[in-house]
Amino acid sequence: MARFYITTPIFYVNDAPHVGHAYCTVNADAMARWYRLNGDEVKFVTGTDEHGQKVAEAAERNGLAPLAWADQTSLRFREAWNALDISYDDFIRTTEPRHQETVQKFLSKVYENGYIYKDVYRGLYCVSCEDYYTEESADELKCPIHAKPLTEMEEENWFFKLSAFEDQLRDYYDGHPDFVTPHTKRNEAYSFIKGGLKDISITRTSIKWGVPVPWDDQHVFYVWYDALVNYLTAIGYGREDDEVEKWWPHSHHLIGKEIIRFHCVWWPAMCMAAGLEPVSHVQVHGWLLVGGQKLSKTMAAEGSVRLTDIAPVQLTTEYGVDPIRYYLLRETSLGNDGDFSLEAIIARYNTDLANNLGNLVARVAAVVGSKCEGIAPSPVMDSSLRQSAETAVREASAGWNRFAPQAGLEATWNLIGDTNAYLENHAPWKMEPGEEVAVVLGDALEAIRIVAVLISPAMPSISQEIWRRIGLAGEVSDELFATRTSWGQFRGGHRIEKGEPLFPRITD
RNA sequence: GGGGCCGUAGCUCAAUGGUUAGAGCAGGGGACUCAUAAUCCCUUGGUUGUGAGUUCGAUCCUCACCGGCCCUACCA
Repeated sequence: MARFYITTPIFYVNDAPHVGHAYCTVNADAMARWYRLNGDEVKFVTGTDEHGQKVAEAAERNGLAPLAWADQTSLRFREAWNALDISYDDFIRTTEPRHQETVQKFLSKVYENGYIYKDVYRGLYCVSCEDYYTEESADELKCPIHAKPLTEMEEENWFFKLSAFEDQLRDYYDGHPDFVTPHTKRNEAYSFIKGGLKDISITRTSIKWGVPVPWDDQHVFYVWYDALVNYLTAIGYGREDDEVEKWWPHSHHLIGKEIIRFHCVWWPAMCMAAGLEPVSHVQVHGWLLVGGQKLSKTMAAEGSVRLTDIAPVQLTTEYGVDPIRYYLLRETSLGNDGDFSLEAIIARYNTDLANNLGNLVARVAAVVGSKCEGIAPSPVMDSSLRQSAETAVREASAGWNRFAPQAGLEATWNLIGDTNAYLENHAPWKMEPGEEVAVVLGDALEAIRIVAVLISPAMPSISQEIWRRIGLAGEVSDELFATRTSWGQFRGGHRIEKGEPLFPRITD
């Protein structure tokens, strides 16, 4: 059986969940649902990153112990994911004992393999930021944020011998052309490697809020090294329930473009250092950008319209879970940046969901009501709609399989459009009740049934609701995609429910 | 400062070293009235950021410039 292991980054708990987090997580969720629908064994993991200085500071500001603060914020992420119908199989918190154990096992392995050594880190330190800057990033030795002079500081640190992996990384990239997608992002990572790699400091003595270094109790691991290892925590690396062999060869990380370096350079090198194959695939996504205006007051703090001001839960409350999922998946292609706006959400909702999909389901149900006494007819095998359906199924599959939910949904909407056109061309509402009407409506119902399957990774609830209204039993996902989407399975004879509009138009 | 990405129709985005650069939305015209005033058909609209170069031919390759953005020790 094929397997699919997909992860989101674990999210840093100094910040509340916002639309950017949701964008990444919804995409990962849809991919997980897609592969489950295809019968693959799927593991979908997300979580929260809870160590590091910023978390400790955020906790202090809020008068809490770091763990208490992390508990609180981590919960908010899980609430957000519940609101968005995220079907994660595991949720990693880096403060969990299992994670600490895996981090220590993994990095001890790297240490034993001789890729970690002790040295003095010298850097330019900004007292206000409590952070180091490189000479390159600090203009004239001043902090880029505070414009104050930086002071030379020294700290004894453990270092990871990243420089030893330049050739291996290049070879790995050469041998795995699709290691990082899209290719523009791959090239970015690759050219960074070609530019030369420096060893990196991976521990801290200045803070205590982290995973202790097992061979030196004065140090904790720098938060990124702790965090990256979560992808192995979830599959039990170094612990009794170790399932690395089973899942790691099928691993996919979905990440934002700003953390390419960590995931596409450091992380594969760390895996190599531990004697492990790198993650098999990294899918990079872009950022949602807020055009800068027209966010309603309830959505954004006055004056500042930043993506981070928009809480996912507010969006699902206002527009519904599935419409927001649809918007996030459909509006921008994964890998590029996209615009985020409420206008665009409403436009997608009204045109794609209300006018095209919702209205299609409603008009078919209505004509079945008036011409067939509400009893569903069956499709015919040589329907002209069949080819549209088969094309949509093929193209949607291709889209989902290449991490392009946008393309998968676009192909699906072609079938919706063709079905609306098919109805116009045959005008069953003008016909006398009888065989001719039955054929047209049976075909339309079959197309709707297939649409329900095709949208299920994106809009699981709506998918199931359509399934139910056209009188089908069980869950959409009870059978595999390939079985479900072959033409001619719809069997009439039962009652069709018209029901309330699936997507009431937003008229505001 | 160094490295990199992007700039295509009013808007959001596709596409390819080669016939008239595509789609959705918005705009215009028509049809229909089963349906959530939804749907269907037709249609306006681009010197593909600017300037050079390579080429028989460039939106796609090279260089420069302009504009936006990302990374450069902890924001998806």
